[in-house]
Amino acid sequence: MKRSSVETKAVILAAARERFAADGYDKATIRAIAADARIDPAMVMRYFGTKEKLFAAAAEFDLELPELAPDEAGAGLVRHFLRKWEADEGLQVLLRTGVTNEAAAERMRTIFGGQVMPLVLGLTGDPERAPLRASLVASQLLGMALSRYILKFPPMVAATEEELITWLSPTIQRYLIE
Amino acid sequence: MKRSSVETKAVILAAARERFAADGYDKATIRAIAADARIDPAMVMRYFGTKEKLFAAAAEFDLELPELAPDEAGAGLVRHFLRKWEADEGLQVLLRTGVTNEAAAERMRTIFGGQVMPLVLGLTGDPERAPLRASLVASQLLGMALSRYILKFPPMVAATEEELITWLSPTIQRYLIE
DNA sequence: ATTGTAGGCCAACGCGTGTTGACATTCCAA
DNA sequence: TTGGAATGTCAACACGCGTTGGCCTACAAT
Repeated sequence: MKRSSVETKAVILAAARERFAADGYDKATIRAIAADARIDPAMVMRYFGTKEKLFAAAAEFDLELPELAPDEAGAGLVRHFLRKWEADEGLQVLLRTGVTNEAAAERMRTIFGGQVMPLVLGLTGDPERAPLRASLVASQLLGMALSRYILKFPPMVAATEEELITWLSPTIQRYLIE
Repeated sequence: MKRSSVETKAVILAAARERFAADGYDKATIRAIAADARIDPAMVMRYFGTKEKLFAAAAEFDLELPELAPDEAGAGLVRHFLRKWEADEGLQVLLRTGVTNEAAAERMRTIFGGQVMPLVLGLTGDPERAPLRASLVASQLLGMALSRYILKFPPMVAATEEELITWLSPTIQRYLIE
């Protein structure tokens, strides 16, 4: 059977995102990704050139932060982050890989520095401490993702979205504004 | 030259802890560890049997939580965790590896579940939600370590111990008790 | 019907890995 | 002095990896 070029490329990319998200960069082998896509490993190279380039394509990601009213920014941000994590494998790909891979860590820094900081700047009249505030927000959001989705602490896994929002909102709100 | 058996074993273990802490399980090769210890790779196998067993020895870790007065528990816990992280490579070994390795993740769960939960139980009159409280504490502490020591967000790296304690204490205090 | 081309497969390469067994060296005890 | 553990080295193994180049195979235009 034969598929169109763009179709195949999309299938490979989808398989790559899944594998990178589940296993991280090193354990997600080209051969495994190719098997998932029901295709020869050589095709992956044909379409993406290199494992690193494939990863770069799979790790494409945008937080897409919405506009947030100042008094609901904490709750809104936690909710958005939770949903984004579950809907888009990109964040998981980056976190699983960024821990042992400097290039992925740099992407993380760029994403959170470049996207959360403006949010803080728009909400607080405290431009001097905005970078630290943004990092604190990132630390709590990433810590939650780490313990819920990666390390799978049972109480964090069992918690509902609303519970997590209730607990974390005041924290995020304080880091953002107070 | 010749060393005593226990001496050599200790040198290997120290090198292993450094490498596992810096690179994670997969990238820390037996050959690299052996080179650091100025010894043949075969010696590592002789003394530890297997890379997995060597890792198990290198990942030996105890949080050693102190007694904490209820009204200073948040600040005390943040301070203790920061110092523990910098003094003992065990936590870094576990975090770097736990993200892509189920066995290390399980160790993390055991350590935080088994050591933070009793602390919460001793501080709060809320046994029902103690597991969730402990996990929330873990999420913020690990999130801090992640962004400061692993992903190296510049503002988190630049922050002093006291600054971090000031910002994080209210969060931890609330997760613990309020 | 022929041919050109895009999509796909296969076998192999060089490399680094964990691991192993045979061999060398040092040291202590008899 | 000699023998035998204890300590250490060396070369090789089997394996899985990313990557490559040559070879099919189907389809569309001529």
